[in-house]
Amino acid sequence: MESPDRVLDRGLRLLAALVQDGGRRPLTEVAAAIGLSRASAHRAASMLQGSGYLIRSRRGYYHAGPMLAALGQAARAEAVVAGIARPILAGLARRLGCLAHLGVFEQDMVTYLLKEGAGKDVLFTRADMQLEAYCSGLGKVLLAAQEEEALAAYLDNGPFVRLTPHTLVEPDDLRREIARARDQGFALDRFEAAEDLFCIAVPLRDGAGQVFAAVSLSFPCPDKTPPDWSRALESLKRAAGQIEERMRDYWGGERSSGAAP
Amino acid sequence: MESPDRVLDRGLRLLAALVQDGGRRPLTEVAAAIGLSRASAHRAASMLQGSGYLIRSRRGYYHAGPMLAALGQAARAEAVVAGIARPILAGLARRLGCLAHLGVFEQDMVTYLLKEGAGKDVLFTRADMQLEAYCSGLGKVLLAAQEEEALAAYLDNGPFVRLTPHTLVEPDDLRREIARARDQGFALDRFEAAEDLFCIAVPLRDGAGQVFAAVSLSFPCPDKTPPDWSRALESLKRAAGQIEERMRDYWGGERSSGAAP
DNA sequence: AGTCTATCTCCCACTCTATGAGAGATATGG
DNA sequence: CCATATCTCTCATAGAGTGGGAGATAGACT
Repeated sequence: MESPDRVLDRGLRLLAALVQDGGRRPLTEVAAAIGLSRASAHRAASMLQGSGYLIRSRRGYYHAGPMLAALGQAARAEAVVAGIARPILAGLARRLGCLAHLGVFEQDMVTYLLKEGAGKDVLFTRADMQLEAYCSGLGKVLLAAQEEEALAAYLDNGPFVRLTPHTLVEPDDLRREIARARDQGFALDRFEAAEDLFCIAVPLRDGAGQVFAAVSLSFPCPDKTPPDWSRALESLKRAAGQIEERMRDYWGGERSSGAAP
Repeated sequence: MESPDRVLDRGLRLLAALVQDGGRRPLTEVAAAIGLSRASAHRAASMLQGSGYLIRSRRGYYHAGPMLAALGQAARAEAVVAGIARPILAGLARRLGCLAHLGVFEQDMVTYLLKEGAGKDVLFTRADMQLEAYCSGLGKVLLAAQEEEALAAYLDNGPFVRLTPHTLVEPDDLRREIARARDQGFALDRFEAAEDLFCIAVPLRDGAGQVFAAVSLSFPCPDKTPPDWSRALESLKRAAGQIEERMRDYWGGERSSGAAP
């Protein structure tokens, strides 16, 4: 294997070598190290520079260019998982007739990266929005994944603002709820953020088992009665597993959950 | 122009198109949009996937891969400027017989990215170290570039720890010193961090004129007498200009400080 | 579970592109 | 200002990439 498009391969290898070298060695040396003739290396480097993948400081010395910085932004785990999860959550939301969210934990807040499902505007949330963590299913699942120390610091901010009669505002109540979420592997939002909104959430784990995001399903309940969420939870867990599975390649392929040195 | 290595060019264009699309459109569509035949697109995509630049979720849907994330790290402005500045500061330090530093402002602290010059171990600093900002030339130059609001918040942490008899520990004194640095365009450290160390520092500005880092020269003074720093300052300013000049390509090439459309 | 659509793989002859060595132009640094 | 090493340019040859089409297959929808 590894046969077709040798030019592309060589170009990418040169790019990686130059960038990871950090501009210490000149092009000639780096090129020789990966078995490229000088002329070919120069042609490739010029192309890479013209496309913005490299910049040149002195003669022979190249550094990572703005295009790599831009693509690097799109290659962050949050951006990638959003792209991967979008169709999965959209299908799930459509099938169950509810709203699906994907969010990450940032600075004690939940940042919503994705909002999929029919009637996207019936709910106050939107993509790229930040919301408090204590009153949503996503927030509680993400809080449950925090270090004990960080969680304690967060709870010290309480008592929290009461949004509905069901909102958990006392740190002790919230701590108990979060502990339960940690044990169960999922969290509920029983009308705690809005009076007519019921919500279930599960975490997403990376290759090392670390929680890096969470997904949730929100059910509008005009009659303020909890829906039957047991089947929906199974579907949500299956979707989460699918997302994790498809993120596997992203987490390096090497370091999985194995314990070998 | 735009002729050689068409495979590389096409591969890079496909990579950028797929990544920036965020995995919304399938490979076939994206390939057609940039004028690539299906077979060629598949070959290129397989190569990019094999090298870690792309990952595939479903059939036909590609996302940014781990290699892009890794190279994106190396493409951050701080990493690039360190690579570009290294030889320049090394030469300057060697010629003047002093130590040169490059640092950025992070969370009210100065992070040292570079330490060049003879006798690297005579000083306590090292690369990737974090130091307080109030007592160094770098720190004062970087503080001078902060928003008034952020600066006020920082000064509220004072009075600061007195490291030498010359250390400015009172917020008011420090505020005056930082205002002077802002006006002059450089800052001094008159034995404020160590009793036998004199230091000059100037900021580095990006394409929009924003300060994103700073460079400094440190002179060991066993006799505790200020050296003649006027000529050194000129050299340092020239070096800073050179670094800024060589970073120009990085800042997009388009938006410079010019006013013409 | 079954069906269907669209992606992917494979194939092969043609075309044209990349290759690499050498000599000369030109920066960069001392 | 000179020296060193990078870059550009040229060219003949090899051989690699191209793309159209047909068949395999995975993934989505019912």
